[in-house]
Amino acid sequence: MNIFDEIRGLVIEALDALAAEGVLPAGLDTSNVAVEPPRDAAHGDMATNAAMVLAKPAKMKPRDIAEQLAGRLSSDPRIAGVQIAGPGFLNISLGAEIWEEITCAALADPHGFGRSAMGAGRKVNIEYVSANPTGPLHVGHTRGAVFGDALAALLDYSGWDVTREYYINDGGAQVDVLARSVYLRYLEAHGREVAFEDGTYPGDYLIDVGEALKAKVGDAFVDKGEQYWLEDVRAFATAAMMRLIREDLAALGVNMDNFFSEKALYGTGRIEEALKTLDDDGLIYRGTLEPPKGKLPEDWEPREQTLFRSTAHGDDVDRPVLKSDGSWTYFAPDIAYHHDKIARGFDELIDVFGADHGGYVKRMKAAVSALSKGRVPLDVKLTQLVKLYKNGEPFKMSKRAGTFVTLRDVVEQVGPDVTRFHMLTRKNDAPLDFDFAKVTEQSKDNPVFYVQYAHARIRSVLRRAEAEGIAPADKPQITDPAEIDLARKLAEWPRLVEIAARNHEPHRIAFYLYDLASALHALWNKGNDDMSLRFVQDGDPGATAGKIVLPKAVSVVISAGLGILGVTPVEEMR
RNA sequence: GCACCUGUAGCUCAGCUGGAUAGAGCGCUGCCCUCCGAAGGCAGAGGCCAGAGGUUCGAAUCCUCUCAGGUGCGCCA
Repeated sequence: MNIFDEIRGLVIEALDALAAEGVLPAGLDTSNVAVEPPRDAAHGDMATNAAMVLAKPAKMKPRDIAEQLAGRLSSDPRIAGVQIAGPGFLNISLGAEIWEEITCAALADPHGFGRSAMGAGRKVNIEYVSANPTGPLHVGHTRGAVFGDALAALLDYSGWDVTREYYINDGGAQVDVLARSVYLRYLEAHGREVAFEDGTYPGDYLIDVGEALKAKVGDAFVDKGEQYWLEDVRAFATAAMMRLIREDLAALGVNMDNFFSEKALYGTGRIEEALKTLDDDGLIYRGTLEPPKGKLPEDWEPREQTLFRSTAHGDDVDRPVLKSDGSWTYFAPDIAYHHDKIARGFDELIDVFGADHGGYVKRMKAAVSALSKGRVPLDVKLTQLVKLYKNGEPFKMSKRAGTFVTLRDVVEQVGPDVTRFHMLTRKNDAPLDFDFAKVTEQSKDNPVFYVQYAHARIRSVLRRAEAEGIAPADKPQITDPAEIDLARKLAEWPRLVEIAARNHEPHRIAFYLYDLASALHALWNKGNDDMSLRFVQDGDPGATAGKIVLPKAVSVVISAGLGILGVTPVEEMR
């Protein structure tokens, strides 16, 4: 139950009635009429800009419209008062019983409160992580994983039919490098001295893979040319890496619905098919690209290539799909991959990339636009860098020095819940500080703790009430301004979820939960000064039953919100 | 040179399809525990929202330009 939508409905009804009476012109566009929580609580419970938005098209003064509208609205039984303020705002006060109504609605349907039908069952594919299968996931991947997973849960909660997907880049040169690196470890396992040159992966995590390869094939590949073993070792190594990556993701609580292999596209004609779709629209041609302006690459020479006319769909330059040796560029199979997503019937696509792939966004959007003839929107979300700290000191990562921090390191040190919540306390496109000490600190400057603490406090109260045989009443008691503040925040939840889902911004959930927790803590502390505001009223089971309804509803919303973020609410702090 | 992201309090950051006096945490100042968990709360100080134009009844938000930081820029993925 989204109270803002309901009141907006009343406003629109009133506007229609005024139009029917001839007070307003007929056929006004009311799509910009908004009903929002006011910045200042002194302005009532909600505010609408209707009079100001409609003033120009109606050729009337805002205050005249406002007065007419106010007259209409104030006759509604749910509305306690309407005031005209400022340039033409309508400040609406609701009857006190509305908060009890909303609180009851949350408790009556804990699973449904905040869920919406805005997705209308549309199929959305969210591609995230998609790290190269050449090693364990690191912190950067962790942020993408958490973001993508929370976004998926958010859209699922908001009525979309969500598929979580991982694109395995197992078709390019980097998996050959992996194979050669594993081969070196394999030789090591056979007691050979090997040297890891530039262009190989020296990581220890490949030692086991080399051993495993030895166990599987014995010495069959020793002293053999690459042509005898490369393909087999590559398949063996990528499979091992993907097992590793799946375990990493599982440790973080991320479970994909689908893993899509790039390599599986090769030799099936699907890349050719995707490119033919573009070619049929005249979007593939042979041509020569201009060199980038400014600094000219040293080895630049004009070269004719097979190009995708991505500029026809908003890109800055056309993009090559074939290398000069005739093999595909990375872009070509990715076009085919997105072609496949479209063919699978997705109505919307979302790609989550690291910020270093920002240059790839326009061409990918162009490809999807061209392949779907503009039908399927693609939103690309970039996740910025994670800056690591240990006790306030920057923690420098270096793959070469072996000091790079893996997803597993992070999860093992601070746990999946803290990792996930903290990764969502920033917008995806803002850099994020992650301090191993601070994120586990139990104080109010740690939002993870702060929200969990609010939940634990409520559970503590409910346990106590339950121990005394007191169940929440049917009719909650929400009368004090402090209680109403909390209920008002609670009532914002469905609206907040919609905004977050519409903008693909799960971090809003985290910030909301912080605010909700803050309102809870504030009321709790008022109970210290004013005994009548305590949830548990000693010696008065009837009053307690009425008082615990609101906090219970708050705990329901905190659970739901944390659920979207993939964080488990705690029953008590330890 | 071009594209994308970022620029909001001393620090780290929120800010909804443009709305009223721009918010939070940290830090600083002063308060609140005989009382459901003070692991918390209340109050105060602190802002030319990078800068300049423009659109609008109204701009941190939209447009243009400038400045600063980050990322990327034809056969890497």
